[in-house]
Amino acid sequence: MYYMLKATPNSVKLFMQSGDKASATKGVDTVTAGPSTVLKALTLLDFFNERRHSIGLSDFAKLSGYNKSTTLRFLTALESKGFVEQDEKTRLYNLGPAFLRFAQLREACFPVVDAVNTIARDLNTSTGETAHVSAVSGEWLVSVGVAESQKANRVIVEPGEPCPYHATASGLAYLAFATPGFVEAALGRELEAHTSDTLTNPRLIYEKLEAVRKTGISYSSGTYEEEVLGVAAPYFGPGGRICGAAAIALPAVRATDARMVIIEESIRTAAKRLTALHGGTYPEDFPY
Amino acid sequence: MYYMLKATPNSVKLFMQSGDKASATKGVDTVTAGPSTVLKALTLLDFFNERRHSIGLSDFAKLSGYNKSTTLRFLTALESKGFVEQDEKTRLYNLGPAFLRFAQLREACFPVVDAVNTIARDLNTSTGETAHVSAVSGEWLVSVGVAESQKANRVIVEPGEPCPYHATASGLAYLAFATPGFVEAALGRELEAHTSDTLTNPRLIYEKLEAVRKTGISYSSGTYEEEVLGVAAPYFGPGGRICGAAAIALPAVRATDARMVIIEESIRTAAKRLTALHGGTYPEDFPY
DNA sequence: TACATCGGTTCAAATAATGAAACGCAAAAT
DNA sequence: ATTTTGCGTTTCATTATTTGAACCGATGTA
Repeated sequence: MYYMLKATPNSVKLFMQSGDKASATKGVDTVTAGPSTVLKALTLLDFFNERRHSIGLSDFAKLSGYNKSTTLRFLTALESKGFVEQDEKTRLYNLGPAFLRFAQLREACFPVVDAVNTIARDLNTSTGETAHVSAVSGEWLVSVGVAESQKANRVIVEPGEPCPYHATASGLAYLAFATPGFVEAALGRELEAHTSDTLTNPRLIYEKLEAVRKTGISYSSGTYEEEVLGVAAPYFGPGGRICGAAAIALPAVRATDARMVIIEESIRTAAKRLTALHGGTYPEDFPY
Repeated sequence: MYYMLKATPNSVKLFMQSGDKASATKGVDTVTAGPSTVLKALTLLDFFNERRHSIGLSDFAKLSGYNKSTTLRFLTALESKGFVEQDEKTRLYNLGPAFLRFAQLREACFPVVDAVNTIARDLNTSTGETAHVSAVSGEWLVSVGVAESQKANRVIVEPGEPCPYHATASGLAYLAFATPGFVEAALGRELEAHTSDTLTNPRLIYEKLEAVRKTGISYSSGTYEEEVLGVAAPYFGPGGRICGAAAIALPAVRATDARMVIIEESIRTAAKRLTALHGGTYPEDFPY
C-alpha cells in the first residue's frame, strides 16, 4: 500500500492506493482546499472596496486568477441576480442592487444593527472617543456599528469597513479567542503592512494573542494607522463562540493613563452587553 | 440541414446540423435556459422573505427542487462567504451578515438611495399620500425609497418590498417599457392572485401594458391589496432603458378626480427627476 | 500602419457537480 | 419501550458542467 497525491488547480487530494483500486480516503487524509464553483464566483465580489468601485472583466480575471471565460460566466450569473450590474457604456461591473433588498430583509428579521449602534453610542459617550463594534462577515471582520468622537481631532471608522486581523485591536481580540484553524487561515496569507509599525510576522502576532487571552483586552498602537491607538474586547455568542469585538480608536496623544482606565472599563461593559444581546456566554477560561 | 434539440437537466440547446459539423448557433437559436451552478446557488437566497426568515436544509431542498446534498453544498458555500448563517442550535439558515458590508459599500460608491428617498419625500408632500420609488434588482422589482403618508388611513410600503409585475402599478409601468423577452419571462410564470381582482391572465395584462405605453402612466386598483389604488410612472436610464417606477399608493376612498390629477402630475415630475438622476433619457415614442 | 488590450465567444478535454442511498440522531407516534 | 418519521450530513460512481487556450472584432495607442 502506498499514498498518491493528486493535485488539480483547485484541490489537492491524497489517495490511498492499495491493491488495484484507488479510493479517495476522507477525513484526515483528503485536503480539499478547492473552493466550489459557487465559492469562486462569490469571491469575485470581495474585490470591490472603497477604492475600487468598478471593475472590468479583464481586471476581474487578473485579480482572481480565473480564466476570462470563467470570470465572465460568473459575472453574468451574478448580474442576473442583481449582485453586480454592468455599466452599459463603460462595460465595467459595479456592486448590484440586490444587496439593498437582502440587507433590508436581514435587518427586518434580525435588527441587531440598531442595538449595536446604541451600544457603540453609549461607549462613545462614556469615553468621548470614537467607538465601534465589529463582527465577522464571511472571512472578514467588519465594523457594523460606529459612534464617532465629537472632538475635532478624532479617528474615523466607516461602517462596513473591514478590520484586518493582524493590524487592529478588534482583529487581535477576535483572533485571540478564535479557533486555531481560523487563526492559521487569517495569519497564513500575506499580511499587509498598513504602517511601518504593523506586525507582519505571524510569530510576533501569536505572542500578542497569548497576552490578549490573559487580559481579555487587546491593544494596537499605530499598526493600522499612524498615531492611532486601538483598544478592544471580544464578545461572544452561544457556547462561548467568538462573535466580534467592541473597540475604541483614539489619537495616541490623548492616551493618558487615567483615560485608558476609563476606556478599558467602558469597553468591558460594552462587550458584556453585546454578549448578552447575542444570547452568548463567556468561555470558561475567560479572564473576567 | 436540420435542427437538433439537445436537452440536459439544466438547459435546452438548439443545434443546427449541416453536413458533418454540428455547431450550436447563438442568438435567436440557442435557448440556454440552464442556470449555471452559481445561479442555482444564488437562487436559494430568493426563498427568504418577510414571512420566512429562517429555512432548514430540507425545506430549501423542497423549495428549490435540488437534491439535498446539492443544497447543502450550496448553503455551506454561501455560509463561508457570510451570505447565510446557520443557527448553531436550530440548524436553520438565515440571511448572513455579508449583505451589511456590501450594501454599505454600494451606497458609499453610488449613493442613490438618499437621492431617491428625497424624491419620494417630495412626491409625498405634494400629494399627501404614500410615495415610493422602485427599481429592478435581479429579476425583481423592489421598492428602494419610501415616504409614507401622514394620514391615519394610509398604505404602507416597506423598503425592499418586492412589487409583483402583474399586480402593482409600478410593475405595470415597468413592464410596459421593458423588452419583450423580459415581459414574457415576468408573465410566463404562475401569476399569484393577491386579491380577487388580481389579473392572472397574461392576455389581459398585455392589453393593459398597451394602454400604459400610450399614456405613460399605469394604474392598479385593488389588484395587490383590497381597496388600494396605485398610480405609477416609469423612469429611465441611459439609452432609454427602463430602470424602475415612481408610484403613489392610496386608499381607494380618497381617489377623487381632482386629487388624481394632482397625483398624476406629481408622479410625472418625480419620474422625470429620477430619469435625470440616473443620467437617463426617455425613449423616442414616450408620450411625454 | 502596426500593435496592444479590451469584452466577449468557441469547443474539446477534464474536472467538479450531481443524486440515490445510507447513516446517525432526535423527536414524535405507536 | 419500541417503531416510525424526519432531520442534517456523508458517501461515491456517474456524467453533466466547468474550464481554458485560442480566437474574434472593436477600440485605443505608439
